[in-house]
Amino acid sequence: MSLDALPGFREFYPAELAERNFIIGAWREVARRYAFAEYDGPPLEPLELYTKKSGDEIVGQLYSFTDKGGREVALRPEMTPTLARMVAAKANALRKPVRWFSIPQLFRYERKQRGRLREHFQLNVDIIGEADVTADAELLSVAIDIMRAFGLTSSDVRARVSDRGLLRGLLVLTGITDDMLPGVYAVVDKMDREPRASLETKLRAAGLHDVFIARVFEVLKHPDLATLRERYGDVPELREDFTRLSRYFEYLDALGVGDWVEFDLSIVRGLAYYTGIVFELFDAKRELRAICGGGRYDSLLKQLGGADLPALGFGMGDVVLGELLRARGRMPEWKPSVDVWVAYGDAALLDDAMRIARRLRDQGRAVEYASGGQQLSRQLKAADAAGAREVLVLQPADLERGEAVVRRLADGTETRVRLDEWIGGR
RNA sequence: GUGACCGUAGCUCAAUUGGUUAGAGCACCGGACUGUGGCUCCGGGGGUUGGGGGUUCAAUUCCCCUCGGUCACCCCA
Repeated sequence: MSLDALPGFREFYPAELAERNFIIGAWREVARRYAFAEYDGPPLEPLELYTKKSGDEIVGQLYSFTDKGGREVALRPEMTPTLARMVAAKANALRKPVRWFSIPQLFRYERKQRGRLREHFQLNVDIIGEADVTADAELLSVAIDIMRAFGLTSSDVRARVSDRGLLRGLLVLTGITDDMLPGVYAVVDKMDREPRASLETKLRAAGLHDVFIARVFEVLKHPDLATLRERYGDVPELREDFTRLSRYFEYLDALGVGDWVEFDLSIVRGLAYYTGIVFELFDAKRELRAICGGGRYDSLLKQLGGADLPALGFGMGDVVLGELLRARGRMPEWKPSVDVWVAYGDAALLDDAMRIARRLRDQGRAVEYASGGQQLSRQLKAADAAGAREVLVLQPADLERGEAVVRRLADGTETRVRLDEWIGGR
């Protein structure tokens, strides 16, 4: 019988947990700088929370089961339904815009592969109750500033931005109707990854006639914003979209992140509920999966049975990000750390070592000492292995005078100190 | 869910066409070393060769099944 961890679930040894904490620490710090407040919800939710509403993408991969009370439940695969419920419950009482973030552990029942497990930690940052594009700029700025907090630059990571509103507007111009849009979006998402023939097949399956298919390809031939504006800027139905995007890029510049961002109409994002500007963060070398993705989902909260508030947000997982940080040398190497190792030259001094350890710990120092009666050389060796910065060496004769020797392990220098002063003054 | 490739110690690897008791480095523990760590030398623990079955006098090696891993697809956080 194998008692290994379940497939897709991680065990965090100290070195790995240090990495996870490093990532989560940076997430919290940047979110704090943007004045977002942290919240959390239950890791286990009623299955219905995820199956009832559309979100078909997720349903097939739910980590769900029947609990002992006969309830159909699921480990949370995403945070948004929980967030929607929490906001709805106090919608009128909350100051708008709501600026919240959370770092839930999320679960999916699917096959493990690179950058994708059955469990991960994901930063969720959301702004609720703000329809203006300023919020879109603010949101992307958070994501990019997190990259900067890790020491990554705009040549390590790129943000690609699109606008579902503009894309929809362009497609509607070609005569495509709203019921065809989901199928078209799915194809747009794969535009540069699949041959045209298979894309056409899928468009036909989505109910498009050949004449529409040709128009779709025509619209998407030039996905950059300048060309689009040149060709479609005068179309009245699209004027608002172009204005919104202009302001968006203007604000991103003002927030100091403009040079990380490029427009690409073919960015769609898989989730069907996005309604406006969407974005993804990628490593510039395109070796990894998306680091982060998000956008505006103005009608989702209402669909989820919550408040009718405009909203936008992004998710950023720890798995791909961790891979990127390691690959770019931005993940600090964990090493054990002890402030003071108390060593004793005579086994009879163990009690004294303990008393001194206690006083040092009261001062907030990380203190360790050897168990009974090891020879001094062994204690020093152990102190070194434990990553101790200083060793306090106790000897019977010194101790009688209230003194001890402090050895700095980095360079071996030793100082004779008065114990009370040395402990008390720290 | 589909397909391809790969499984030898905690890690990285070795083991002659199938041939003795499956080895080495690193790591870990201990000794040399009872007033001082890193270096060195010596020693130790640790393997059902992922598991099961088959072929054979003999299987880490060949075959089948299974489990696990990696990658891609699907999908996407």
